[in-house]
Amino acid sequence: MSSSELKNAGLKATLPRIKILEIMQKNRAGHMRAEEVYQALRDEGEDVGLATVYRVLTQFEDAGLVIRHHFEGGHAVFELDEGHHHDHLVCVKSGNVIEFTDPIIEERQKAIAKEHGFKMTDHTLVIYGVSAEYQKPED
Amino acid sequence: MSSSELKNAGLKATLPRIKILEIMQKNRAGHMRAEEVYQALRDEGEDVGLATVYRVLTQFEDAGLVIRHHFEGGHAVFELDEGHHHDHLVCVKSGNVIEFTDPIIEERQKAIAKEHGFKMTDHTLVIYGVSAEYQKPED
DNA sequence: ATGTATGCAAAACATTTGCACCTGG
DNA sequence: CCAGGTGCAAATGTTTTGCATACAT
Repeated sequence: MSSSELKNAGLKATLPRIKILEIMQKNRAGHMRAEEVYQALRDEGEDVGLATVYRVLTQFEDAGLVIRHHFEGGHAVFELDEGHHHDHLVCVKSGNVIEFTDPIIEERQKAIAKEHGFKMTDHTLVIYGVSAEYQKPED
Repeated sequence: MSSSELKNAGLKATLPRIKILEIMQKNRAGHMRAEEVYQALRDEGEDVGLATVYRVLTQFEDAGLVIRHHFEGGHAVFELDEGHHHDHLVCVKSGNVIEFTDPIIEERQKAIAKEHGFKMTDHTLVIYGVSAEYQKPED
């Protein structure tokens, strides 16, 4: 249940937090913007302010429950942190996203951070391309 | 000279464009925010508006002269496009950026795209971390 | 109870745009 | 000269914050 996950994370189990966590869990596949989470709440008839959505998502991020990504477009997107890091393969035609991890790349990233004296906190790798079904011969 | 580079790119060689290009070339090492470019102009006594800096940087991006990155922090940074791809190591404390390329990672990315039937068009890898000089012992 | 969380509105940023004026070719 | 470029200010879009009220423990 969501409320115990929240308490585990050191957060009081308030209604907005429970609802927002549930929405993130329901939308496990997608990366949501704060505004989209807010809309999803309203669609469920919940009266939660946008400011609260931002506050809660930030708390979730601090608690390690979600990851905030800064893709292009001047806004952040959030996804549930399911514990295992992954990278993204994005189809520029369809917008489809495939997740993957590659042990060799992970290894090299660690080595590179170390070489430069960095204590790595995070890393993101996005490969943009055209997926098989969208490759038209005439393109 | 900057003005011929601009004409090559199909842009009229106006004073703001020339100055902004020169600033980007002088700061070849760094990734600059629009605000920083604007400050650099003012430091040189040039009377260029911030809106123009944004407009010119966007034109430069369209013309392939600069690359716009969306790292953390809710703002974009721009760097000269020198034609060769590279990845980034970003210090989350200072905002410093180090560029690198790793042949093994490049190779793996190609392989992964291929495995998934993707025709790769682009890729970005950012490693976030704390650089040596910002690592406090007690942390 | 009581300290924390929330909602609302306003503020704070980053970026874009409308419009009258200026400038490069 | 004249289309396109620029400066300024106002508009936009996103995220944060101040403050009085509501809520979880």
